[in-house]
Amino acid sequence: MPSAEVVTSASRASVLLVDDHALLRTGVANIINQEADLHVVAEAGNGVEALDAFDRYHPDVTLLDLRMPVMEGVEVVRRLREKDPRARVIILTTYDTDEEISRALKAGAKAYVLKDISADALIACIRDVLAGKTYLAPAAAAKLAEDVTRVQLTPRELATLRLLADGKANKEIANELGISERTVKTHLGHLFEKLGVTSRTEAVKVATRRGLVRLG
Amino acid sequence: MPSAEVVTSASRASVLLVDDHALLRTGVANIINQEADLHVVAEAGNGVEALDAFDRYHPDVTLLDLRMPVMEGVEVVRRLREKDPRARVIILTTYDTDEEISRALKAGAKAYVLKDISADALIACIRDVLAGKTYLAPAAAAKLAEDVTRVQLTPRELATLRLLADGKANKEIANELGISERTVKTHLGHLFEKLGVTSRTEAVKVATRRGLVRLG
DNA sequence: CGCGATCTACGACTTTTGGACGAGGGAACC
DNA sequence: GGTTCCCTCGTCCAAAAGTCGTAGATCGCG
Repeated sequence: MPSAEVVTSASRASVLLVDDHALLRTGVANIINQEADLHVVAEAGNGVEALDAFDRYHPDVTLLDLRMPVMEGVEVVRRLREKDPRARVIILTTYDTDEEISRALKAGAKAYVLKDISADALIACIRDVLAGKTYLAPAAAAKLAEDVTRVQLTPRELATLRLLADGKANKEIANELGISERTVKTHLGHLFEKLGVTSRTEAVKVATRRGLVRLG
Repeated sequence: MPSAEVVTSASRASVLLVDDHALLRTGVANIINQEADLHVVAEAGNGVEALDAFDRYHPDVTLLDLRMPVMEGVEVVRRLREKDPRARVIILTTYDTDEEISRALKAGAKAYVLKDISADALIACIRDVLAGKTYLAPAAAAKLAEDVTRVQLTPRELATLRLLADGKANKEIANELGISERTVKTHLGHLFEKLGVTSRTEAVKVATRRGLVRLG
């Protein structure tokens, strides 16, 4: 099999660093730039900046946090892959809900690592991805294993769930969705069954834990 | 990676770094160690390790994340100040709910900064604290200003709220607290009034947003 | 020692919620 | 054509949730 030619003529693979925490960007940039074969070409603090930077620098690999202002990480992954299907994206984040991991990988991310990773392991992960491999943090892999049993919500159920998590009553949900209160109850019933709960408050808790919705 | 060798202890202020993300620790340690007058004497990944490290190294300043496994940050602050009332603690975290800021400062933290701070600003903050000053991130200061209007929950109300956020029904809450269901309703009523809501699900949302409880 | 706040508790009432039956139309897939 | 899934709606009912008013005990504070 032909070895992937990742290293450019400049001899250092370029990295784009995207995270809304300046402190972490600086810290990780230091770590990466200490490696002879890697260097950070640009940093971005949100998704829009990330897309701009990608256009400008065409990095060999992009390190991306999922939770950011302005544009969500998964959406950024999708757009990056649209711009260039060969774009290699490593998700570097704090959270490991099965939902987010699954969505990020489906969007085309090559790796998913948590911020509790060691510097050495991160470097190894970057090199793996540059070599065409993929990498999953053990915790992420475990979560993903649950993917088979993962609840699959229908669009209506998800819409209902979101409004529910926002504290809305059935009547309000019915109004906002333009359906009868009875139908809301149907969706809620299915929702409860899929989440394994019996009350709305419990549903919010479980859904939040699984990353199906976010409060606040 | 302990890096406490080489330098003379007298000329550099010692820093203890506490965060559950190894990557961030390494990154921040790099940043700090580049300064001539600062050096990281130890790192810790949770509260218990932090207390151990403090005993061993008596750092001049402790950088502390609030949300950690094993022991919560606020509790760590309290214990550090018990060990040594002169302990200087800087909260370095992602979240800025009024509750957490207020509790951390009351526990004796000298500064509260968010992880979106720049490396330079962080260094400046550390030097300020070493000089006996305090420092509040603008966002944190703004949140704290709301402190006056902040809701003050009674112990029973808080206990009720926690069980509520866990998805418990009134009957279950009554059992767990050893009171009648009717009294639970009384507490809930007060809770709703203080939070400005009319239903339990909404209460969970608002309480979560304000940092009064945490889901998951 | 009053005063206020807190925690506890009760009855009665209305609204909301959740479950249990059911049931039809539409889109997709084999 | 049949099957399956999704969305929709209806009623009846029991349980839970939420809203009234009232009140005794305790504790800290001025």
